[in-house]
Amino acid sequence: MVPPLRKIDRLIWEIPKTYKPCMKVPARIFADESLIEKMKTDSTLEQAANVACLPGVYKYSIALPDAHQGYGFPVGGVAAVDSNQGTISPGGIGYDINCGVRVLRTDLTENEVRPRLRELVNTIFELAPAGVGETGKLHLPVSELNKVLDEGVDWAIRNGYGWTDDKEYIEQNGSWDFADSSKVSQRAKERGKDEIGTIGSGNHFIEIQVVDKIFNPDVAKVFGIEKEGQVLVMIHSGSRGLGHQVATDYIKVAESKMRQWGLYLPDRELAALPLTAREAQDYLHAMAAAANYAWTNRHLLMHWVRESFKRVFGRDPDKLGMRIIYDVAHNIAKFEEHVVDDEGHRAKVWVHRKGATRAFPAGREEIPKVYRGIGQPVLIPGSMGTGSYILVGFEKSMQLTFGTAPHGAGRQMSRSAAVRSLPPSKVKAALESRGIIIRSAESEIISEEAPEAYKNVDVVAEVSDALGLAKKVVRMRPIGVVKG
DNA sequence: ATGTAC
Repeated sequence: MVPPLRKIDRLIWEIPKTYKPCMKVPARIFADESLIEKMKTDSTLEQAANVACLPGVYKYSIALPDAHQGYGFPVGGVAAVDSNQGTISPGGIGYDINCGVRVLRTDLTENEVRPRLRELVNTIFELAPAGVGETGKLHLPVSELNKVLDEGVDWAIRNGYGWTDDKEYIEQNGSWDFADSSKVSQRAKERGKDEIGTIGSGNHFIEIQVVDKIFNPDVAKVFGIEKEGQVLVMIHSGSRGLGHQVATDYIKVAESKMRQWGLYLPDRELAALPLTAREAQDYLHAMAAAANYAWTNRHLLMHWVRESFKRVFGRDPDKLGMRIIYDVAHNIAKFEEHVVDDEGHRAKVWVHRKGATRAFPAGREEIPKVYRGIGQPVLIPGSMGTGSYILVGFEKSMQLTFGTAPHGAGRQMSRSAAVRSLPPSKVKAALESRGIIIRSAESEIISEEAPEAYKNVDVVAEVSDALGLAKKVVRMRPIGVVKG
C-alpha cells in the first residue's frame, strides 16, 4: 500500500497530513519520477508519513532524493522538532551515530599514482583494518576512551594523529563540547575501546579517487581542487560498535518509558524521548560523545592514509598537499535556528538528519571560516564502481529542507538479492577491467556493494542541484577501493 | 550500520 502523493512541483511531492490521524504536518518528498518510483517499492513513504507524527515537528517531514527504508525513519530523512515541545527519536539519527564522509586532497595526479596503485591500496588495507568487529592499532583504556568521547579530534591531534589545522576543515571542528562520556554505557565503551581507527563494514570504505569533471572551477579552487586527473582520498566510516550500542541503549529507554510519558507513535521503531525529559538530554549528550568518537575514528583513518602515501611515495604527506577538504556528519541531530513557518518565525530546533548532509549556504556561522564565503561542502559518495560528488550548500536548502542535502546514491537492491545475483569474482573482474583495484575483508561485501546494487548517484546530484539544495562542484571516479 | 539474533 502506497500513501497518496500530491505533486507540488517538478521535483517536490507531498503526502497530505490527512493521510493519518496522527500526522501533525505533511510529508514532503524531493525526487524525480524515477526516484519516487523506487521509493514506492519499500516503506520509505509510509515511514516519512510516520515521522510527521512526532510531537513538535515543524513544517513537514522530509525524504530526500536518495531516501530508502530504514529503522523507523527513512535513511535520507529529515525532521526538525521544537526544542521544548518536541521529541528526539534515536531512530531518526540512526544506529551509526555520526557516520560521515571525509575527503582529502593531494597534489598527485592519476598518472603519478597508477604505477603504485596496488601497493597503495594494499598498504591502506594493512594500516586501516576493515571488517565487522575488526580491532585496530589502538587499544584504549576506558579512562583514555572517555577523553576521546569528551574531546573528539582534539584528543587525536594532541596524541600525534593529524595536524593542528586539520580542525579548520571538519564540520564542528570535529569536536562537540556538548558531549558527556558519563552518559555512554560501559558496554558501549567496551565495544569502542579496541575498534577505534577501523573502517567497519557494509558501505564503509576508503577510496582513492580521481577528479573526473569540474563543474565550478572557482569553488573547486577554494577546496584545493585545481585540475581533472588530480587524486583525492575519500573516507566513509562512523562510530562502529560504540555508536550502535548508544543507539540500542537509548532506544530501549524510549520504548520502556513512552507509555508513561503518554507518547504513542504509529511504529514501535520510532521510539522517542520528550526533549524536556532527563532521558532525552542523556541521549543527546551520549549521541554527541559518539559523534566525537566517529570524528576521531575518521581522523585516525586519515592518519593511516597519510602514512600509507608516505610509505609508498617516500614523501611527507604535507609535501604531498594532503589536507582535508571537508568532513561531514550524515547521521546526527543538531541544535540549530531555522525559519519554521510561512510567516518567517524563527525557532531553535533539533534537526534529525539520518542519511542526510547539512548543506548550509554561504554566510552561516556554523560553516568553517575558510568556506563561509562559498557555502558548506556537501560530500556525496556513490558506489565503488561509479562516481562521487562534492557539492556546495545553496540557499534553497534553508527554505526547503532545513539546510540539508542528500548523502549518497542509496541502495536499489537488497544485500541478499545482490549476494544471490552478483558473484564477487565477476564484480571484481568488471571493476578491474575498468582500472579499479579493490581489496575487501570479506568477499560477500563485494557483491553487496556492487555498483548495480545502488541507484545512480548522478541523478541524486542532479536533483539536488536542480532543487537548489546544493550545487555541483566536482565529480570524482574511484581507482582504488578498500572495503569491510 | 552492527561482536550481522540475549
